[in-house]
Amino acid sequence: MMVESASETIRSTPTSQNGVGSLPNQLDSAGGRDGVASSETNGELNPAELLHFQQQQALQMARQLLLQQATGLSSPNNTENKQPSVQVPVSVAMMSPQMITPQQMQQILSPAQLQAVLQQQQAIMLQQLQEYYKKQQEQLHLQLLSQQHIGKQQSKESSLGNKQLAFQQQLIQMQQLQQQHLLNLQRQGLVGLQSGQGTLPIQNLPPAVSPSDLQQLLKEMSNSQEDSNKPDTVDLTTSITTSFPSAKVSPPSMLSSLPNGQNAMQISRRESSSHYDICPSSHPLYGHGECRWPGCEALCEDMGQFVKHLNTEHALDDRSTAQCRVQMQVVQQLEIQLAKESERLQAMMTHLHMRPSEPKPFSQPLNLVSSASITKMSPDTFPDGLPQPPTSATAPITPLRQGASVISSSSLPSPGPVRRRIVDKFCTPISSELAQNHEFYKNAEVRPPFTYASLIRQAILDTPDRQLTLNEIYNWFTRMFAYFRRNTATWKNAVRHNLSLHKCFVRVENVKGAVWTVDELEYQKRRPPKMTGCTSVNSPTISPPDGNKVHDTRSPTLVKNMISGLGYGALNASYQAALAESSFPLLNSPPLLHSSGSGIQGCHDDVTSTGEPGNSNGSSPRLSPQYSQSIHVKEEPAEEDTRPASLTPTNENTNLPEDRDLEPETPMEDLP
DNA sequence: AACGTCGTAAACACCA
DNA sequence: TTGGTGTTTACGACGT
Repeated sequence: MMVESASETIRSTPTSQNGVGSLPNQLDSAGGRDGVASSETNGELNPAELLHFQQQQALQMARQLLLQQATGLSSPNNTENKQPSVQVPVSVAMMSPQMITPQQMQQILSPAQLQAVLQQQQAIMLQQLQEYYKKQQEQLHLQLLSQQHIGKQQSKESSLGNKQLAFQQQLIQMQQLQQQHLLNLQRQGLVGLQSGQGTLPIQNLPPAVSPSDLQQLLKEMSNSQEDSNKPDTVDLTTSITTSFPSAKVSPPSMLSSLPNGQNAMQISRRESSSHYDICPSSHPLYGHGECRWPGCEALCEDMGQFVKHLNTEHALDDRSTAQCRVQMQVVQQLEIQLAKESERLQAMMTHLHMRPSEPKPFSQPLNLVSSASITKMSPDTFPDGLPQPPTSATAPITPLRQGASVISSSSLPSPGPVRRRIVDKFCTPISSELAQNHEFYKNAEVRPPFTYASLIRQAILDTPDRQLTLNEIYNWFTRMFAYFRRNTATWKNAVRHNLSLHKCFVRVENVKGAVWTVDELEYQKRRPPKMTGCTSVNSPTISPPDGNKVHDTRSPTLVKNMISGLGYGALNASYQAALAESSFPLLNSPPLLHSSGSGIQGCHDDVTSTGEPGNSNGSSPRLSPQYSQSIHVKEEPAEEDTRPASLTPTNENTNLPEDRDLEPETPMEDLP
């Protein structure tokens, strides 16, 4: 699936505005994609054109690289289409481990085959990567040089600015790409096992552009555009969000803020062992009954069994050593990434006139930054649009904004059944969260951190008529979220279950069949009346789409908590305004400007129309005439109908309907 | 510990 | 008979 996403973006979908797909667009804006050489090559290329042409070349290389890796993976149903070549499943497993688990792969191939093929594949990929990055680096230097000259001669500053932007993004993206590939390979736990077979030890793969170089370049380019292409998240199923590294999640080695892997590794090992010694019931490599050794998913019922497994399967040998080195690299990359993201966060907060965050997360042992400490952070530490950090050790990547990587977390092998936790949906209004990360969710197979009810409601409100058939709801899910393009039976069942279960969803029959609408008041009501502080709540542990055992699924609380618990009165006006701005339209808002394609934007557009005190009385949603023939009301408490209209949410406050109804609004729950 | 929420699974009924 | 739709119950995980 990730590959599918990648190929989509490679093809430069019109809507693609981030990740890989952003480059073509940006380059297009800088002068047209393929026409550069042909239309302007009558004479000699001027420096700017040369630059652009080089960019195109680089881009093309990136495309080819990804396409090569995506070979045979364009179909989303790869798992069903067994390819005759063994390389295909291997590739699938490498790129989208959730589609073919290591176990499945092992079933297909014998261990020997598996090993050989993996190594072969990785050797090829690494070589490609290395060559590619080297070339990129050379090109970048060339471009940099030429740009410095161009800068003096070029009169069209704006044009150059655009090119610089594209160039910078290309640069960043290249590094991102590199990191992603590194991580992808590393997480396989099989990279660089034996250098003798042509496999390049991962640690020998020099960064095409070192972080310092990158920073330097960025400075030199003096760009205002803040790395829109930069990965917003580190792609790790095991989890951290780069902006909010959470504690439990963080690998022990995150203790080291320095990018020197050695220290990290040492600390990591020390930490691990000491931790294990002190607390025999837990182990960094053991969780949820499984071995968390990279690439290992062995089930271990208890610690004893795990220790036994650890000693037998992961003893000190070449393989384990290599995997250790790989993990070291992973940590190193993460630390670099973390440093950058933290810096950015700092800058963001400073820019937003917020209280500077506490000492850099990595300046202290991250595992001490518990959810509790996060909880203590003032609400303004989590401005709208910034989901709270996941607190679980299996937190998913969390897109912070639209520029998130298109490479999904699912593209990485998970140490076990995918058990991801999702940040709470209520910390960020679904509309704004979706709006910001629309492309991310669309392309990355990451489960959206919203409840089904929220999503269903969003889907329905997303349409001009505020009503959808079940099938249309399905379509919305699949259209908006890559995650829901698989495992359809499960989530469709959940959708139906939610539709039936929640009173806020009203089924309306019409001639053609039935449509579902949202009873906004009911939706508001269903929010639990009492909320405490904005704690970082572990949200659902998601069972993998491939149908592994359910673990938990919850998308708890919170913007509401955030506001009510910590006192939304303390929020400054602008923040409240921002919250209001990003809220959903209310029930009675007339349909405005809904773009059927990606109607998320429509939500914001509806802000001005939200509010008439519902002349609807809870059970009579505003319906289009053609649909108001029959309404099947679910078990309808009398209080709803008798509730005074004056208590219905009004515009100002209830512009925050989405999951963050303020406490003052809850009295409706207390009505006799 | 009790309770509520949420996601998942599953059984069942109805209907085209 | 089959598949889609809708309802309901049960269960586990998690937070309050």
